[in-house]
Amino acid sequence: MAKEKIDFSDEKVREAYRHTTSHILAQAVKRLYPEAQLGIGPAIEDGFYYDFDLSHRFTDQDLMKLQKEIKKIIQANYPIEVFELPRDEAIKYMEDLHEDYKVELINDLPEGETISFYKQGEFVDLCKGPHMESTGKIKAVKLQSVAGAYWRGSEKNKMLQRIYGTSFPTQQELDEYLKKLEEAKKRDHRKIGKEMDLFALFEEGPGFPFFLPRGMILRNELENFWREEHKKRGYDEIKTPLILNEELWHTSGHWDHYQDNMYFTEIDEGDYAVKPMNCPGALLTYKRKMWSYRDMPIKMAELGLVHRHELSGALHGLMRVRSFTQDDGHIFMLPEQTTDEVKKVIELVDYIYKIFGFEYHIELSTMPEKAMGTREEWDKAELDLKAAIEELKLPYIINEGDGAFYGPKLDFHLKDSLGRTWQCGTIQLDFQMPQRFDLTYIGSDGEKHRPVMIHRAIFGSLERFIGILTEHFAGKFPLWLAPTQVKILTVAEAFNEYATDLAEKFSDEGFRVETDLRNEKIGYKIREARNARDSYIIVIGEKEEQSGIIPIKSNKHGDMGEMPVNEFMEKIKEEVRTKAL
RNA sequence: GCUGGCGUGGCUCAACGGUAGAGCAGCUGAUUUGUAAUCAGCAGGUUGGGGGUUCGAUUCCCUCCGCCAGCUCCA
Repeated sequence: MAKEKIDFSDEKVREAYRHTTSHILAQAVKRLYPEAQLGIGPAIEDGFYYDFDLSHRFTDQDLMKLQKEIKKIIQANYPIEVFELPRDEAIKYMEDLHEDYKVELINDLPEGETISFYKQGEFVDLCKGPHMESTGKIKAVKLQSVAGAYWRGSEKNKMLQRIYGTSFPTQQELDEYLKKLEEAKKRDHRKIGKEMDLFALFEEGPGFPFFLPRGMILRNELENFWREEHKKRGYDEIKTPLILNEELWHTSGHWDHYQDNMYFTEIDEGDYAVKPMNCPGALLTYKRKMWSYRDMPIKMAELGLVHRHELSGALHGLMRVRSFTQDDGHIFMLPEQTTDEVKKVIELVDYIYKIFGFEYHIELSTMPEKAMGTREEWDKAELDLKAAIEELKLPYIINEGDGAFYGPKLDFHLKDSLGRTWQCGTIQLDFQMPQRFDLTYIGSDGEKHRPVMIHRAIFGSLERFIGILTEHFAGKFPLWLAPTQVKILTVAEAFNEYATDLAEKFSDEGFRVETDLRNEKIGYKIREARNARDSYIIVIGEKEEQSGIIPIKSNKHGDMGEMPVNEFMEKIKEEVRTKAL
């Protein structure tokens, strides 16, 4: 029999392959734990999962046993056959098997349709397919982990046990994938942040990150860059207080819609709240005086520190914290300016992300359950956002019901080292706050009118953005961001004076330079400088002192040969100026 | 918050019912060195907090806190 090749680059094939693997896992579980009830078991981006309701808790050893059983099922090479039943019979069939979750799923399917099942050996599962033609088609399987997951994704439902796994057409591809995962873990910003001494989290403040001196260098560079770009585009920077009275949060709607995530405090027997968002401060800033239609759009930028009570289990390094600085911006404008202004922000996001070499995807998030305002207002806002993004011809996906409580939004998502995506940039359209705060401007007709408002962030939060940056570059930041740009090492103490003078030269030219004059072997100093991910390493000995020519080692490009000091300085000046990657 | 796992000196880990041990980092001294770890010595821990079982707990149990994975949520 000719061995047919599985085309794993085809997403459909990959999905069928992983989906079939998940059925095999379910079959193995049913063999070892017949009392287990089946949830759902789809293919996901890099593998698959299957949910089970079972009082026995799966352990790592259980996963090994299941893996063995999976092997048996593959070796048996059961043909996978599809058959259909009318809805009533399908329900009865699953009831007889005591598959309560499957019964619930069928009940939710439209009436009048026949229900398809897939059968392999003794195992049958409700499924719309497609699948591989037999279990023997699956070659390399790895069960990776077990975790809890709510039935149908709702915390109101029972928590099931979810087994994650992946599969590939060859053992080699599986091994490569697992190796890639291991490599990715080395880029984890929590690990690199510790190694490079950039930031820290302590038990004394779960979710409240500390920025250390070297991390502050990076952060300040980002902020400087951000300020420059916003000034160019007509934003005025403001700073609003962390704590404002409770009344304000009633007006803004946060008290009704966001209370669970807020911290409260008391001052002189008055009730106050710590801001979870910057917008009310910006709104007060707007309201301090009268505006004319000629002033529009008014763009206020704020690096605003906000505090949000996130669930303890959701905290994750710098990616999800309880206090963070949003690179916020609030744009007040005439209704007819909306699409244009949204487009400008999208272009700014794209411009800035490209500087870091990020790829991203955009989501349009629509009206949530807990929302202010009417359906009509939301429809209008959603249409405005759509118009902007479609005029720019950018691809996007729709994230139903995930908007902010005051308006729909366009979200920009970036990937971390393990491929998990994090929302960073956001553009939110808001018809609600201007009403609630009774914002007005005087139109050309001399009458008062209501402005429209955009809330937007580019980085999203400095913290999350720095986390993503760290993983993206594995700590080897572009020169303009690197905490240590030049590290000068001496071969022996005799050259310390020359090295110190050289360092001063770099420092005078505005570079972040450090020397290592310790009485250590050169190999040891190089090793430390490399581990610290210093951008450029220069070794100074007799030859260098005599010639004025220095050998350059880059953390990104390796050994770069020798060049005169001035030439090297010009080169890296240019590298900083262009923000080269 | 939920499910499961984990918590030993600054870091990475060992010991596992008989009152903790290594490497790295740190400090001191020697070495003055040419491209990823020079040698020696010293110091550092009431084993996350509290409670219980036991003659005895880092080890077993309970509880709280924190961390990790996932769910939920979100910048």
